[in-house]
Amino acid sequence: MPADPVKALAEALAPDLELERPSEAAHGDYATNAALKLAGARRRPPREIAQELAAQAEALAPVERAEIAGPGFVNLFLRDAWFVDALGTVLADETWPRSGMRVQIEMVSANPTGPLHVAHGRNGAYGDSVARLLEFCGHAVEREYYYNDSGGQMDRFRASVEALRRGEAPPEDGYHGSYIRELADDPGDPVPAMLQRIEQTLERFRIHFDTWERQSVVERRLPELLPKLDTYERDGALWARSSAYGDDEDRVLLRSGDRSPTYRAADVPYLVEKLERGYDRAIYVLGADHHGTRNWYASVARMLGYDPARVEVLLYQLVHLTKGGEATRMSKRRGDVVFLDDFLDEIGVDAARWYLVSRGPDQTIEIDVDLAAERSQKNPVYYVQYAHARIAGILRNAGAAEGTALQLAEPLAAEERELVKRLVEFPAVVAEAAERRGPQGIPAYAIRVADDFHRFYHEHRVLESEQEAFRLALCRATQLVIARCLHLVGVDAPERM
RNA sequence: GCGCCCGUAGCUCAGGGGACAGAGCGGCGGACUUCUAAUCCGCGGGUCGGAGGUUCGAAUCCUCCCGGGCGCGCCA
Repeated sequence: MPADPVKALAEALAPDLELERPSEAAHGDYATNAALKLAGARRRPPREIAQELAAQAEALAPVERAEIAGPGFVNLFLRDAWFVDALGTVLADETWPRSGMRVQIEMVSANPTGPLHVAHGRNGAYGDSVARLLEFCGHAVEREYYYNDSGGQMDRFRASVEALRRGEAPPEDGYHGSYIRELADDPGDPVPAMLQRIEQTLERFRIHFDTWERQSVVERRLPELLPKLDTYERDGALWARSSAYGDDEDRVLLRSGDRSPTYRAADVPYLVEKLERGYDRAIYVLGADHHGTRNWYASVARMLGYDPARVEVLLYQLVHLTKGGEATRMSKRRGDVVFLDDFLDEIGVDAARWYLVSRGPDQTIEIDVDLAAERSQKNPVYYVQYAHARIAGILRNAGAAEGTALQLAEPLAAEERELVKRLVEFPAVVAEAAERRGPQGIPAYAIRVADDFHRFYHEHRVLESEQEAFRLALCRATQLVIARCLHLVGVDAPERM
């Protein structure tokens, strides 16, 4: 992790001590509750311990004064010199060491029976942002798309296209969207054509897949792997005893009757392939409608002697579409879905990615199709982008003025101190978002950065001010942090708006 | 019935043990001869679904209850 001046200050005070930003300015630049936490173990009054901590703090060079407050908080007020140094660490733009894990993240993975819809967009926006976070933290990440190129769904899909080519209506249980007509107009297998359209949509959505894997390919190793599993026969089918390995229930691998493999069966060779390819971590991004199988993958790993901790399932809640307040059921076969491409036409890639990643994965997303375009005009993404563009404007006007010389001409203003404190949070915010697989922390933070910047901008002139050198540096650092945040959620950082 | 997720301002949502609970949108009222007003400032608005428990301290952790979403296929 890059240098964190707050953490450095905390460690200088005491090991494992944590500093946080009080919500109120009167409580100082940073505060610690360490005295309250230690009081129990040391069997001493918290305010007594706080006294000692405050004395230690005041001995540190960056600390102007330390105050004891409430039940035993220690509030620290820092000197300008600390802010200058802190800004320096932001501008240094240190990155995480490239010594992390090899990670594979499998996401979207919609079967190519039709265009991607908005729900797939959520999967992609979430998964890709997690991937970007992990990359930023020094891990080597590969994105993979897995799809079923055989089986009942695909048969019905092909049959629907074939029917149109013969001039007939698609079968009752087939696919009826207008895209079926378009696919029918071109000769050949519609599956690769559909897949190509999906990839185009994903690239447009700024998600690039490194690899594409097919069920029919991974299935070939099934005969070799089946004997290695803990299985039993029941009702004429072959079952995996997965419940003994952490799964919620046992799963059918080979159907009764024709003994054909289930989708679950294909998971086995697919997982083995992932682990054999050498990924330290195989991440599955699944919608909440698949939560019943969240323990299945790790149970297979355990059954085969792999470390189940190498398997990780990320669940996100579903996207509900409403139209004028009424629920509209998404069904690809009926064709009444909101396609991701239409959604992007309507509100743009930036607003769409920001919107879909801003909600935490555990939160159901409701999109009113009628209001989406109108609401997107008020998307906070523009607020953040505007801050970036405003800075770009200042830097254009600054011309040759370097603004990297960090010297103060006058005492720092409150807005400058607040902005610096916000900027130095960045490494910790990223680390936490990555750790928690919670990319929604990034847009939330970016709004705060933009907020602090706009306020600073409104109060203080940058160019031709006494403090120009420091303020230019502050602008550069802010622009850098905002650009990093936007990149982490797949949004452009515009130079002009 | 069982399992997972959710319930915070009028609306959409942040918040993952700390100080009087936050933002955006919406409402009301202000601020552009100055680096971009897609901005800023002020006002109003909340029994954090309910009840217990743990803790010096709970929106946050635990238990139960109520309400909503999604699952519980030899579909994928």
